[in-house]
Amino acid sequence: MQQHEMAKQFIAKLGWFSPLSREGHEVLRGLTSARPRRLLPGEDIIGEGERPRAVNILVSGWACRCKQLTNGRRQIISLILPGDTCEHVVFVPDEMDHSIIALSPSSTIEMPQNVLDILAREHPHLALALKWEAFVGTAVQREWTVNLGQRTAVERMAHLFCELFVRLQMVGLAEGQGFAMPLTQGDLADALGLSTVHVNRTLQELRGRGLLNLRNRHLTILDFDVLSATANFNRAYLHLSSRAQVNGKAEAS
Amino acid sequence: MQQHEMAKQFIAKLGWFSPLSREGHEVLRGLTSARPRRLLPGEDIIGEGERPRAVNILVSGWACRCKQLTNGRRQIISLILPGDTCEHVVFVPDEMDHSIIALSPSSTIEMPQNVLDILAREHPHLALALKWEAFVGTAVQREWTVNLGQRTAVERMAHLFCELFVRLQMVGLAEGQGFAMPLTQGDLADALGLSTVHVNRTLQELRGRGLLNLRNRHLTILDFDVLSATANFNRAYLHLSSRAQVNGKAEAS
DNA sequence: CGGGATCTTGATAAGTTTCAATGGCAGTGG
DNA sequence: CCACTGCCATTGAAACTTATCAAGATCCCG
Repeated sequence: MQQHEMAKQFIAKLGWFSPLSREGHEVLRGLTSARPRRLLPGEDIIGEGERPRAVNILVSGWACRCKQLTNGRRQIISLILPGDTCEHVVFVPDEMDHSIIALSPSSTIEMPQNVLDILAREHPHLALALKWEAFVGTAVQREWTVNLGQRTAVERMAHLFCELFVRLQMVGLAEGQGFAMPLTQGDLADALGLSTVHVNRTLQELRGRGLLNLRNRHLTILDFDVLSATANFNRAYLHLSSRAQVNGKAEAS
Repeated sequence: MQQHEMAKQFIAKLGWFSPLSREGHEVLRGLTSARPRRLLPGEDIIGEGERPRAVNILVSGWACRCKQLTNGRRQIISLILPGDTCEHVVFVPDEMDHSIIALSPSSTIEMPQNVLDILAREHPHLALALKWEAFVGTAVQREWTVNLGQRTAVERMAHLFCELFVRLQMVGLAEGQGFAMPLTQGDLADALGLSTVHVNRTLQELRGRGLLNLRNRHLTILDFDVLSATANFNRAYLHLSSRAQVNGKAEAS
C-alpha cells in the first residue's frame, strides 16, 4: 500500500459526511502519513485502564471494542473497520473503561491530540466531519443495544451482516455482494451475545434459507432485500442517506 | 421550584467533571433559566425523524431514548434522568433516528444551538464539561450493550439498579439507600430486553435474596455491596473519578 | 506430519417467553 | 356510592429459544 494510500478508507469515510475539497484531501493525507503500527490478532491496540494520548485510526484489518467480565465471558461492544477511529475524538478520557483489540492482522496510525486541535482551528469542515464520524459511532452503539435487547439470534446475525455490508461499502471494501470477513464464529458469538454453538446453527439457518454464504472468511450475501427484511434493518441510523442515494455505489441491494 | 433552582441537577452533574467556579455557576443559571416545557408520561420530547433545533435538558421526571420495532416491540436504549441532556451536544444530526419519550410527568428546558456556540467560545471549561457529559453517555451505552449481551436477567436488573443509584446520587436524587423510581415493570422489561412477566419474577428473586425492595414506585437497596457483586457492577465506566484528578489542574472556585 | 484452533453435531438442560387468567388500585361517571 | 374501566402487578402452565456439555471432524500452519 502506498504511503498516501494509507488512510484511504478513513478519507473515504469522512467524505460521506460531505464531499471533501481537494485541500481537505491533502490536509488529511498529510495528517495521516505517519508510519503505521502493525498488530497481530489478539493484540491490544489500547488496553483497559490505559490513558489514550492520541486517536488511533484503523487503516487495515478488523478490530473490536471489548469488555471482559470477571466470569470469563466477554462482550464485543462494537466492531472497528478500516477507516474507523478507535477512540472518541471529541473527548479523550483519563482512562479507557474497555480495551480495543485487533481481531485480524491490522495496522493503525495515530492522530495526536495537537493535530486534532489544529484541525479544529484551521479546518472546521474536517473537524465537523470527524464529529459526524463519532456521532455515527454512537448511533451504531444504540442500534446494537436494540439488536441485543429485542432480536432473535437469526435476526441479530442478519442485522449485523447488513450493517457490516453497508459500512464496508462506504469505504470501498465490499466486493460485489459480499466482503472479506475475518471473524471466527467465536468472535461472532461474543459480538451477538450468543454461544459459539448457536452461532454455528444460526449461520446454517441463514445459509439454509438461501440468504448468504460464508466460506473461507468470505461472506456472500445472496439476497440482501430478504436479509435486511429478516433483520428489520433500516440504514437510517448510519446517517449517510443524503449521499448514499445519490452516489449509486451503495444502491446495490 | 424556584426559577434559579430549575437546572439544579444539570449544574450538579457538570460539577462532577470538575468543580465549577462561581462564574460558571452563574453562566449556567443564566443559560438555563428558560421557561420549562411540561410533559405527561408517554409524550414525545422529540420524535423519530424530527430535526432537533436545540438541546433539551431534562430538569424533572424520567425519560427514555427509545426505538420502536415494526413488530411492535420496543427497546429502551437509555434512561434519561434529571440533569441529563437529551440530544448529543457535540454534533446535531439532521434527523433523529430514535425518539425521546417522557416516562413520568417531566419538564425540560432548551439550550439553543447558538448558546452552545457562545459557551464553546467564551467558556471552554463549561464546554468541556458538556463534552464529558456526552462522553459518559456513550460509556453508559457501551455498558448497556454488555448488560444485554452477557448478563442473566437477575444480573441485568441488579446492574441497572446499581447504575441508577449511582447516577441519581450524583445529582442528589438518591434518598438514603434508595430512590424514587417511576418506571413500571413494563418499562423495565423494555429497558432490560425481558418480558414483563419475567421482570416480575426477577424482581421477586432479588427481593427474596434480601437485596432490595420495590414498593410504591420507590426502590430501596438493602445491600448495595451484594447487589453490585451480583451484577458485576463497576462504576469506573461512569467516569466520576475525573473530579479527583482534575481537581489539582483546574483550581477554580 | 503433527498439533492447535476452529467448525460441526447430538443430546440434554436451563432460562425465558408466551398465553391466559386473576387481583388490586385509582379514576370516572351515572 | 357503586359499577365500570383501564392500567399495573402477579401467578401457573406449557412452549420455545438458547446454552451447556461432550465428542468428532476439519482446517491451517509450522
